[in-house]
Amino acid sequence: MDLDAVRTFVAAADAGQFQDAAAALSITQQAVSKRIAALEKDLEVRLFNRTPRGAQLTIDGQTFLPHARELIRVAARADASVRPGRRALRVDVHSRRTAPAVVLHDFHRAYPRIDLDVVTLDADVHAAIAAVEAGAVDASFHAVPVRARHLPAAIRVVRVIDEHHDLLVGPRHPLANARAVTPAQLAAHRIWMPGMAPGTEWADYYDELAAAFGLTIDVVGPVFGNEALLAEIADSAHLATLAGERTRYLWPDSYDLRRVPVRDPAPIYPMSLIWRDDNPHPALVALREHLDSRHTRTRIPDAEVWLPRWGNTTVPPRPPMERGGTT
Amino acid sequence: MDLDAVRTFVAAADAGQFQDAAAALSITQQAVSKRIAALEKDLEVRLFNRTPRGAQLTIDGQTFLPHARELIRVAARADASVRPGRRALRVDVHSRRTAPAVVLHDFHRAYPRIDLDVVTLDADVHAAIAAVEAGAVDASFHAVPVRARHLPAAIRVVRVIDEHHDLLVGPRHPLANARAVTPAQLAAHRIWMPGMAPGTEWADYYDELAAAFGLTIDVVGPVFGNEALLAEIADSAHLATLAGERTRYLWPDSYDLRRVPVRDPAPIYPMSLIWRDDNPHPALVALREHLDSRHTRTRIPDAEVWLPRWGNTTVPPRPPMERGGTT
DNA sequence: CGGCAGCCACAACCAGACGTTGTGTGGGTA
DNA sequence: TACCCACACAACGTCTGGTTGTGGCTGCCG
Repeated sequence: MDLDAVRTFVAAADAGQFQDAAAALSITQQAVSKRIAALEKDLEVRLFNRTPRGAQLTIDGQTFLPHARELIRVAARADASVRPGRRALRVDVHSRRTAPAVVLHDFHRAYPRIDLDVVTLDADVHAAIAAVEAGAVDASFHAVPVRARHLPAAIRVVRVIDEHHDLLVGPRHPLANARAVTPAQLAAHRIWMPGMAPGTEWADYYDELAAAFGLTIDVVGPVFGNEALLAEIADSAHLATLAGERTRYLWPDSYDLRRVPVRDPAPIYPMSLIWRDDNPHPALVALREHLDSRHTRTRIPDAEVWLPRWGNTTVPPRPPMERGGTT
Repeated sequence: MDLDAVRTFVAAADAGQFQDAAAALSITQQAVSKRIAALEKDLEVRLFNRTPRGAQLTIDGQTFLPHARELIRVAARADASVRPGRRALRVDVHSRRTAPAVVLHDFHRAYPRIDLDVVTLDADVHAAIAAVEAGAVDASFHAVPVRARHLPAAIRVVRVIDEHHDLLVGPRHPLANARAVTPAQLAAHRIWMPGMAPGTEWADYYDELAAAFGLTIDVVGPVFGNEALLAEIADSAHLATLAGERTRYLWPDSYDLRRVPVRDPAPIYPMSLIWRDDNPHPALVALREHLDSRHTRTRIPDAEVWLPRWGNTTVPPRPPMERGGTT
């Protein structure tokens, strides 16, 4: 199936005759005739009833028409996703299941007209910053444990999401029915977070959290996927894991897992939006305004939150977006 | 953009190198190289980083990949929609807003794996039967005011949907807060159904209904679309219209329209499924079973319903599906 | 350190696809 | 009956897109 033939088919269906479709496509009537004949031969079906007064769609043609339109629509989107200069807003998230992805989904619902491409570079902060600087992505959500003066000049970094944590436990766990839990309380329990590779930002964060409150965070064990992890936790009276408040999982209700907020202090994983100051993409402005208008920053007073050491050094808390917030 | 090039791109992305992709596509490595080079030139973007050990996707390539997959998926669906022998189940409905379309939507949700094409032939019963007989569509929903013995031999007709009626009124209408309304009560009110062209099955039905209960059904007036009709009714203290119970409209909540069931007797618009007995399409069986399992037939006792004259002559009520129901 | 293996790009060549011009056919119309 | 209109068929030239053959680059290993 040839996309040009499909486009020609749509043009002919809209025009009601090959002649006009040919004019619209700036080709000859004979070329239209051949293209559609080729498409019909390819699909092994007749799409038009030719008459001396034009061409009417057959029933098969009527059926094919919406699919054909969809096809060229998708092709246009695919094209727009990468073509330089007019491509969709491309935002890098560290994982498709964590808060930035959820926030972007929210953004997409709020602005369905804006073409958005969410990519996962699988890169650390520095590589992400380099990608933004190179223009490969328009923006990236990341924890940025780097002082602003060490960043490239064109790069802007603003803390936009404060992710709280919930304890995820099964119904038999002693904390299953707690309204909230303090980090100090967690010291008595084993927390299991398999697949937290050492050296990553996440591992650093949980190492620091564990050290600060004397927690036992277990990162060993093979990774069988979230499904297996959740099933295991649901069954266990001892195992628990930490999850970002906005984290989405494949979450079969049958597991009956409980989310218990961690508070007093509330450990926060602060994430920033990274972008180039001179990126002219109009949707980038919309995204920043959206982040500003949603309450993605914590409402808990500073005295009642816990941040990693770098959490306070990156950018000033709640910076005015206009000034870019690079301190 | 060439679909073959897109397919090649996906194959190369999956394989991680052009060589293997070429083998998978039964072409030479050079052809793969050329196709992807052509695609890159077309999109004006580099999709792969070529290395002596293979080819890795660039960020643009990563972004393009899901769009590419979607594109070939849509192309496959478009192909499957018409290709003889393996095409999607094609069902004709008289209108996309009436009960059969709603029921089909329900069917699609119940069996998302089944490819379904809903078409609107804009044909009367006889043309629809001819289309089914010719195999142009697999099935058609229609009111069938024809005795079965006058139908072609291969055609099966089973009454599957009994559509009740609601009165649609604005908040100022005297019947706005009624729990139900009888046809006799409606005689005192003006009912407006613009766009009911004379000679159609619907017009015949409402003519007969009007005659049976002495109603005033007004079919004159220009048709400005449902939107305008609903707005007009919402504003009026006198106007009302009849709508099938399962009818969907563009229905802005702000209109505050009320649906009042018509009962005692309940006028029913009976619709049948028409199909060819020898149609081997497996999804057709699923559709018939689905219709059988849902309560699309009325639960109101026969004594409390009103049917048009032809309503009882078409097929026996609640025929066992196994025997086809052509009486 | 040099040869080798693996992978991709470039060049030359050829077949076939595709568009053009020119012409034929059929049905409705003046 | 002659004409008009719309599409199909035929012939021809161009150019796309495939193949084979070859070269360059890089990493590995003897």
